[in-house]
Amino acid sequence: MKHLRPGRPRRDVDDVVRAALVDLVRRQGYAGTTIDQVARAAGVAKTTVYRRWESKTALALDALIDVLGEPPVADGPRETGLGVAIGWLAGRISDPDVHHLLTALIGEAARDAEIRLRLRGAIRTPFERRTAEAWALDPASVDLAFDVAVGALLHHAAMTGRVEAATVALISDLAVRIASA
Amino acid sequence: MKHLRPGRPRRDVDDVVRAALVDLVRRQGYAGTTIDQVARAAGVAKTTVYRRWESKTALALDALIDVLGEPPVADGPRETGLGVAIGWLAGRISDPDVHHLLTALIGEAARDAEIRLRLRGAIRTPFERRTAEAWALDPASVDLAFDVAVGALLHHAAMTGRVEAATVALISDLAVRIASA
Amino acid sequence: MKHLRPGRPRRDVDDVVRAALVDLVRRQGYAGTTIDQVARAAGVAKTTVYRRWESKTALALDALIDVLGEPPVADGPRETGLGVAIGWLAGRISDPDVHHLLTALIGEAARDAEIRLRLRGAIRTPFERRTAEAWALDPASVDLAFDVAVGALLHHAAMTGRVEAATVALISDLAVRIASA
Amino acid sequence: MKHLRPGRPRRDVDDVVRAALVDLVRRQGYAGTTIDQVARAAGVAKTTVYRRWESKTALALDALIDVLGEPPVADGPRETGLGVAIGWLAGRISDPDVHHLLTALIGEAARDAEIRLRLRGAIRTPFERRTAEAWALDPASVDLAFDVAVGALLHHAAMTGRVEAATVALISDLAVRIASA
DNA sequence: TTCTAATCGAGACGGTACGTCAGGTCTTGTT
DNA sequence: AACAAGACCTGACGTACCGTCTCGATTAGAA
Repeated sequence: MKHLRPGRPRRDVDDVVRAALVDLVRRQGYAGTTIDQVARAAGVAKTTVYRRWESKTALALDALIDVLGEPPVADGPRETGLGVAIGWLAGRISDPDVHHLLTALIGEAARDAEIRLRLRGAIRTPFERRTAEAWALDPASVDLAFDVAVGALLHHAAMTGRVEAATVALISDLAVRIASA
Repeated sequence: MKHLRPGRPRRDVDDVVRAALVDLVRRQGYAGTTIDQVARAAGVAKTTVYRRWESKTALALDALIDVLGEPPVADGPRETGLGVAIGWLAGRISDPDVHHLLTALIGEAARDAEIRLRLRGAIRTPFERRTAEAWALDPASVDLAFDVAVGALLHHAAMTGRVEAATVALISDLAVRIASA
Repeated sequence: MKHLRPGRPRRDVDDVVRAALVDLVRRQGYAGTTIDQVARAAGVAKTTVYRRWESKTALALDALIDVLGEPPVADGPRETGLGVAIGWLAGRISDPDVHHLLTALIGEAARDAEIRLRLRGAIRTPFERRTAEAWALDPASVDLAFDVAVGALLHHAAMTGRVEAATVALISDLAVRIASA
Repeated sequence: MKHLRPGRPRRDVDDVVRAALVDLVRRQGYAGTTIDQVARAAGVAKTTVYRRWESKTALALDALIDVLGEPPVADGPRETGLGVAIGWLAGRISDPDVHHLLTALIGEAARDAEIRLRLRGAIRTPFERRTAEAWALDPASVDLAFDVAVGALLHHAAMTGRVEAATVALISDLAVRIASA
């Protein structure tokens, strides 16, 4: 019993399409990347892309979640564990694939509450819930730490074009102190 | 001798056009705002806009600088003066007009080094120079403080849609401490 | 022994599908009618349609033949018999179902010799053969009479949207005189 | 005083675009001809085509009128004059460019009263008015003659793919006799 | 007063991407 | 085998926006 739905099953190409988008965005930027190009690079028809994602934005959001990955399991003592979690987040954001997509999506989120909520629910909410629960932290502090870590690094990346390891470490430490406060 | 150049002098409409852009962006978002709309709202022809600004991005950057305004003069003792300067910056970013435009421009900066430099030169560089000179601060610390203040607030705004006064105060304090370190 | 071929026998749905096409074409025109719609209206899957007809055009041609019907048997004296035969043809063409389908198929025939031949073989050839044989008429005259009767009525229908009985009678008479010449 | 309307004057490309359509339809058929192809062949952007004609159909109708040309001036005695007029019409329809376009448009007219009226007003109405007035003929007779001449030739062309001079002559004579009746 | 040169409004233009739609094919599990 | 369901590829559609261009009409200072 494999398929519950009738009809021809979908090709298993979601990963390929997401990867194609990420690859093209890395080389051409988000606005310079076409759904036609993504489809061609993924070896798929444009209609197949639109059957799965309702718009370029929805696909990009999905690809971002994919490329971001899962945070490490939160255990160990508070200082170490928090450092690991926030360090992981900061490291992911210094990945160009992540911050290019994230920056582009934040631009779209500015005018669309729906995107804003989906972006938040996909990244900020789960990270915060997990972290706050693991070490019984004040949610407001974790909120602030998240905004500082992600926002500062993203802005640094946007202004200078890259993110040095030293900056990542500096801001991680700062965020850890905020969250622990 | 009134005009330095021969020919018909330009209409004095720069402010009107900038204001029209800001107004439309507030209501429709940046991407949803057309240069045609801006021109019509400003009572001006599209060619008149493009004679003054080479692109939509250039106009938006100019409008941002305009709506951002000038930082307060940096004087007084270190603690007070720095607090005033950073507080002013944070306050400006909590203005929707400012963070909508800034977010949109950061999105464009991600894929265009030229825009990145102009954005940086228009906002970050002058603020930092002025601040660092006034109280003989370490430029690296001021850099970090700027990234934290602007980045964190911008990201907070993008994720929640608005910025509360308490958050502004919290992050301002944080940035002041970083800059003073 | 019921079935000659192995496997599941075909559902007897040819008539239903043809009728669904005719009905939809009457209401939406030929180009505005989708094979998906036809299948749904006939309570059948699209694959079932394409198993029986190789294309939308082939189905439409088949439906046209069906809705056109069989000419009356050619007997009786020359004048009467010819009048009956041509009168029947003219009457059929004044049926909107017939002239809508026929006009659409003629449009396709213009760019495809294959369709041209099948359309001709399905309508013109059998009618002419039968008529010419029954009363030993000159084939060229019958050709001309056919073109005049069908062409004039079809064009009249296309230009005015309907065909009055008087026009049918007028053109029938004309065609009979031509065929008898 | 050349231009009454403000703004950049339109490029004078209507003829080129029409000619491009006619040429492509001759080689690829109507349905096989793309607006993109027409635009490229005419050295024009697709948007420019859509600025002038609201649809492919409207362009084709305009091109048909153009390629059809003007009937000869109606003078001389009745027999000769009518023969010239109808002969001209029959000759034009035997031109593949004319009957391909006309057949395609009649196909669209079947489901769109608007097109039907425009097609009629562009071809049938002016021809009939001119002819009926010149020799004081019964409008109903001219109607019938028109339907017979155009319809029969068009149908003959659709069924056989071409039109012989003898057929043109035969049908012209027939139509002249009908109109004179 | 006429000339010169740059501006203006209006709107057409080329280009490129968007998201949609229909025809016809293919791939499942089911009858 | 045929069937229902529905995904798939292809290719065209008509729309939208960017930034450029070409007009005639202004509006100054210079000749």
